Amino acid sequence: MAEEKQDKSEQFVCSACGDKHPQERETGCICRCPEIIAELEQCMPCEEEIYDVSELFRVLGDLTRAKILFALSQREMCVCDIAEVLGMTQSAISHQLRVLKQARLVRYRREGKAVSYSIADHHVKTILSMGIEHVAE
Amino acid sequence: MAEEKQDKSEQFVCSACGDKHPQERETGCICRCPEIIAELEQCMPCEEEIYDVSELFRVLGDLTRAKILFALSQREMCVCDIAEVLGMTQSAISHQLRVLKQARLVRYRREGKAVSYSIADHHVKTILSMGIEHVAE
DNA sequence: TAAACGTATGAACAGATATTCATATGTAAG
DNA sequence: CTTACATATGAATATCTGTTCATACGTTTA
Repeated sequence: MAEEKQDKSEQFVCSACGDKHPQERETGCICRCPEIIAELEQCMPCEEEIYDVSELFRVLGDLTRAKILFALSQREMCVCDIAEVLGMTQSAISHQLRVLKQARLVRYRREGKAVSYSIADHHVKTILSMGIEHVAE
Repeated sequence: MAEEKQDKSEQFVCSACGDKHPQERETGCICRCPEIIAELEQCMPCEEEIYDVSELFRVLGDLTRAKILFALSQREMCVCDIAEVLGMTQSAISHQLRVLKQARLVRYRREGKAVSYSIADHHVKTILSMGIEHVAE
């Protein structure tokens, strides 16, 4: 009976490769063939790599942090000056600098009582300006 | 008396410009001069522009959406195929595609019952690959 | 027209997160 | 050593956000 079912044209012409495939997809969707699904699954980056990328963008994707990075892309600054430029509290800035530090997007060094922050590397500047460019269209 | 106070070296040598400035900063920090603060405030992008940039990165900064964009950067795909490749439900993918649509990062077109999604423009691919490059180091 | 299928969406819930407040830490000056 | 100042941080809170579930919508086919 299972045989009969299979013989009774439980197949469809794949729109992607032109071949015929049995309807064995879990989702029920038959618009693409299983081979192509498998191929895509194969060429996807590994979980860790793709997580790191989304993590990078997540850190950039906050208004306060974006402002901080813009300011630091102009010049090295201490915490309270960043706070003044952005019109925010020292505590809020400090918390966000911690996030940026952990993501290795900024560097810091002590200068007496103050701590001076700066952009970690030119890569960060490049990604930032890519973002501006895209938004400006 | 206010005059006396000012005369009594209520000034400091600015480490940035070498000039002397009165201690009139609200935060109390005197590590940078007011002129430089003002200059930075001036060269900061307008609120709307910087918001749009952070918004762009915010949308990219989610694991599921990053995966979707990676998949779509390989080929145009329908919703249920994306769901299968990522091993997630159709609903979850559809909700995220809505976010990507609103951010104009993906395009879509009906193909019979199915809806095919694709990357909106090459700019998106570029930003994505910049992210990968940065993470790979 | 009814059934099947692919997709979209509203409500609900759990988990993440940004700011505030209070306070601790580290450094320099008196 | 005490005081002042710049920064860091833990706790609390309000807000945001991603997934699930149920269901509606739109298209095709019988």
